[in-house]
Parts: sequence; C-alpha cells; structure tokens
Amino acid sequence: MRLSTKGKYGLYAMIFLARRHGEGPQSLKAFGELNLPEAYLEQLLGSLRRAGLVSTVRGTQGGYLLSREPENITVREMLEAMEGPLRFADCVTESDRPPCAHSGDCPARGVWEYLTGEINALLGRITLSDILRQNLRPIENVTEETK
Amino acid sequence: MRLSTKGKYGLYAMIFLARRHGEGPQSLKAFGELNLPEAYLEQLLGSLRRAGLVSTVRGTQGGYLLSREPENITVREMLEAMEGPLRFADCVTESDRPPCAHSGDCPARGVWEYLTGEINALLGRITLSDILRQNLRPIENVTEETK
DNA sequence: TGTAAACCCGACAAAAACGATCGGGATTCT
DNA sequence: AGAATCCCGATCGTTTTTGTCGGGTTTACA
Repeated sequence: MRLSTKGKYGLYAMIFLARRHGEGPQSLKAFGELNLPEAYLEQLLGSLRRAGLVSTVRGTQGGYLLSREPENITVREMLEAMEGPLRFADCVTESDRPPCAHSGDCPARGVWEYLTGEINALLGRITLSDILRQNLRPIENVTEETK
Repeated sequence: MRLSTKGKYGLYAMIFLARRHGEGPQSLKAFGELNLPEAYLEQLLGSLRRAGLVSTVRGTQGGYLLSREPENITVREMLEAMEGPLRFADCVTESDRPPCAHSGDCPARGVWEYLTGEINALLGRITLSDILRQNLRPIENVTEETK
C-alpha cells in the first residue's frame, strides 16, 4: 500500500499555495522551488482545479490559488482529487467479478468497508491549516477494554 | 490509493485458512473454491509463509496452515506480508531524493508520519478472528471538541 | 493592437508495477 | 517407486505511473 507521486506532489503543491494564501495567483514558475517536474505539476494542478480545490487566473500575471480557505480543505479531498477514491476492493464501491466463492457472505467485505470508512474519516479530519500548524492529534485509542 | 490483488487474495487465503483452522494442512487445490488463479495463489502463500504467518507441510497430504492462532494474526501483518510496509512518502521510512525544497522543515513530513502511524495502528487492531466474527468496532471518534 | 506571460489540453512514450503463467526441482507419504 | 504436494526462478503481457512535448487560448500591458 503506497501513495503515488501524484498524491505526494499534489499535497506539496497545496501546501505551497496555502503558505502563499492571500498573496494572489502563483504562477507555475513560482512552484519551481518545490523542485518538481514542471510540466507534470501543471497536469496535477489541472486535476486539483477540476476537483474545485484550486482556481486559476489565465493570462499574464495569472496563476493558481486556493479556491477555499485552508481550514476547509481536507487531505482526503486532495488525495481523492489526485488518485481517485480510496478502494480496497472493487466489490465495496462497484460491481466486481465474483469476489470470492462465498459471494453471499464474503467475510472480507466487512473489512474493506470498515477500513474504507475509518481511513476516509481519518483523512477527512486533517485540513490544510492543520498541516501548516502541524496540528495532528493522535486519535484517542480503542475506546475501552474488549474484555 | 488502492490495494492490489495481492493484498486482497492474501487476505482471502488467510480467512480460508482461519475457517479450516485445526483441520490440518490445506492443499493448494483445497483453495480452489476461492476461484483464484492457482499458480498465482501459490506465490502469494509463499510470501505469507516467509512472513511467518502460515506454515507448510510438504509431500503427500501436505498443505498450508496458520502458524498462529487467528486472534494473534492482524490485518496489518497480512497486508505487510503481501505488499510491503505502508509508505506514503519514502522520506518517512528511508532516504529520498530531496523531498521538497524546504527540506529542513518539510511540513508534509509530519502528515506522512501521522497517517502512517494511525493507519498502521488501525490495521494492527484487526485480527483474523475479528474478521470471522465480524467484530469491527468503529473508533470512538475525535476525543473532544477542538474548541 | 501586438506581444509576451501565463494557463490549457491532448497525444505520446519510457519505465515500473501488476498479475499472472510455466517448467522443473525438492519432499514426503504410502 | 510413484504420486501428491510444495518450492522457486524465469518469463511475459498488460496496466499504471510518471512524465514530455507541441500547440492552442486567454489576458495584462505597453
């Protein structure tokens, strides 16, 4: 289980924009200090724009900027914009080839649903401004003894 | 972010073994009812064996069996055996090419570490026997108001 | 009004990862 | 000895990833 560079670069770009938030559009060249392949980054910013997370201004003096306040943009949205929704098994979100022979009562399905839900919730709790402020609280762990 | 079929098939295989736990070694053919490509599954069971999660008996009447009790085998171990450790960015676990130009104070690094820790903890809490019993409790969410 | 600075977009391509398949070797039960 | 098994490395086609490229469009500004 890994994150592709798409998700990684995308988050870097969003952090960059969050830091410059309020300073007007940032041109692609301004992202240069991130040391990412420029033409590739341009593509990724396109995905972020189509997902509604960044806005663009075209023409001279144009560039990219956050389309919302940093406290209203979550890691989940960013990663989903770059990599599509989290999916452990297709049978959870879409139709699959017979997932396993116990089709009806596939015991793994519950696991995929549980994990998908928990991880999406986790990612959805972290905002861009949390990242800038390094405000990452560990979850108060397992609620009580299983006994 | 997705899970490859390796992780998926691997978990299916482990669930299969857990259900037959105590019934002696299960031959590759016995897994047939899972409808997975047999030769591929054989490879995957090799990984699970090398990770210490299953044991094998060779020769006639041989096969695969869990090398521990189902309550002592976690989803994290299984997925790590099949797909390697969870990694969001290489800079968290290993050396990376300059991660981003703000090398020293890369604000994304904290995110990767946080996510890696939380998700590993989540995966580590689910055991094979939890899966059989469908015992998947949602985490008691964010501890208290952020205020 | 012209031109340069930007973003926009689709096509293409190399490289890596994925999802297997295959053939033969090593064990072990009977 | 022979059959049932697991073991292992090589190979291979497909898909995904990670880019590159070329040309088009928009717009500020002189």
